[in-house]
Amino acid sequence: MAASTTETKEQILTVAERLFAEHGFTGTTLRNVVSEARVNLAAVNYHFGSKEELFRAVVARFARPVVERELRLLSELKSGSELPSIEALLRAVVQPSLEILSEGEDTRLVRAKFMGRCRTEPEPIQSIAYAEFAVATEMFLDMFQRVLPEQPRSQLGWKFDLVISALVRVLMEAGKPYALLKTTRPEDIEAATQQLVAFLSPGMRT
Amino acid sequence: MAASTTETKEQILTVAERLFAEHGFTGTTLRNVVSEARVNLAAVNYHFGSKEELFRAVVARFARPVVERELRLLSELKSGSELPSIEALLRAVVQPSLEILSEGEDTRLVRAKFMGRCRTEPEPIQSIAYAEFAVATEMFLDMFQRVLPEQPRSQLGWKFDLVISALVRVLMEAGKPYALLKTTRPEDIEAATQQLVAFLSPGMRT
DNA sequence: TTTTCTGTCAAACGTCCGTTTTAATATTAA
DNA sequence: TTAATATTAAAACGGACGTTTGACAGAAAA
Repeated sequence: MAASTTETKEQILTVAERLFAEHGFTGTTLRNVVSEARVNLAAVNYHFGSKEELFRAVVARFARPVVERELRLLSELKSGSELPSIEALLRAVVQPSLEILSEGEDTRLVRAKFMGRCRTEPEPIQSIAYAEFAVATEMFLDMFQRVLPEQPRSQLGWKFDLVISALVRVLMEAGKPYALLKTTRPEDIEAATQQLVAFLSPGMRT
Repeated sequence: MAASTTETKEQILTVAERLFAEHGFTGTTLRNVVSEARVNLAAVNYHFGSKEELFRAVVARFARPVVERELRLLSELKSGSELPSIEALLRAVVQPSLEILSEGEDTRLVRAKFMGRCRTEPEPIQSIAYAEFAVATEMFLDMFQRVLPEQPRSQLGWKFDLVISALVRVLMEAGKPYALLKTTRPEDIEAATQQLVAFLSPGMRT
């Protein structure tokens, strides 16, 4: 046998992402993962070391591109001659996460759900995902502070937290009949982005 | 021994509520519960039947009073001569949940966290809590539809979902240093209620 | 070829899980 | 006091968990 190393690892990562998304960390067993991935049980510990490190690997694989895109959008906003609008800033927060939905074929809804799940896992699992986004979060908060200097930092703190909370909820509910995001067609994603930004921006401004 | 029946049951419910809140359903073991509650392992299955039915009992104990209060506030709004404002309606949604924080002594933050946890548990656990609130949710949605007749029902649907999402987030973060709700003093709760309503209402109106 | 390294596999490790059983004990009612 | 019932207690049930082991096969290097 001995299929290429990356093939087995990717297979495990993909299945684990879906099961973690659906059943959470403690609700997912390595035996379920390897059974669906059609690899041997020992392969997980061989390639990743432990269940928790497998989770870290799943988080890293999907979070890195999102954070990268967030920071790129943010630096574009910064390089402009004038301060961005609340709407533009919120769009930079929301768009990268929603756009991952237009990527894979059948994996996209899983991605969204996994990201949502990360934020609601009990500690210490939650911190693993939090750490990946911490830098971007802080930079966005700094930018909001510049755009809304009259609001105290603490207030912007909980408001931004609620913004992320709404984004995560949209991701987790994506695909359900009454959700904001019903399909993954690019025009639906764009429409949902606009509606979400419109829903959140007046509250940020208050 | 043989302490009064209700004493043992209440003891189990209280400890279980905290552990479920902190570690989720699958992350909580009955052995942890009975150890902290200082009762025998078999007592759980004797009094409640199973782990899942214990969870149901915890949900029912805290959800019933909240729903009752929600419906009372809602019927007060309905009995008025004119349609309520968005702010008044949102307050009726948010207030009962936030007010449970002013009840117990050390149990209040646990209550809040448990309610938040319920909403983020993987299925089929999530449905248990959802069922307790389903009737009130539907009635609130009907009322929003009457106040905002120009918005399609589907739009009100996801907006209301995001409102609950924000409420739950506030409850789960309560007590943390940068949270909206830092203490459980009545005046802090009232202030947080006002700020949350102010943050959400313009988005509902759009 | 021989050797070395990498990856796979079946099997087993010890531990903890939810639940059940069996016996003893306290409470209640006759 | 006695019989019936309700509750506690200790122990064990079978099963599932994450992890480790050691034998084995293919590829790469010598």
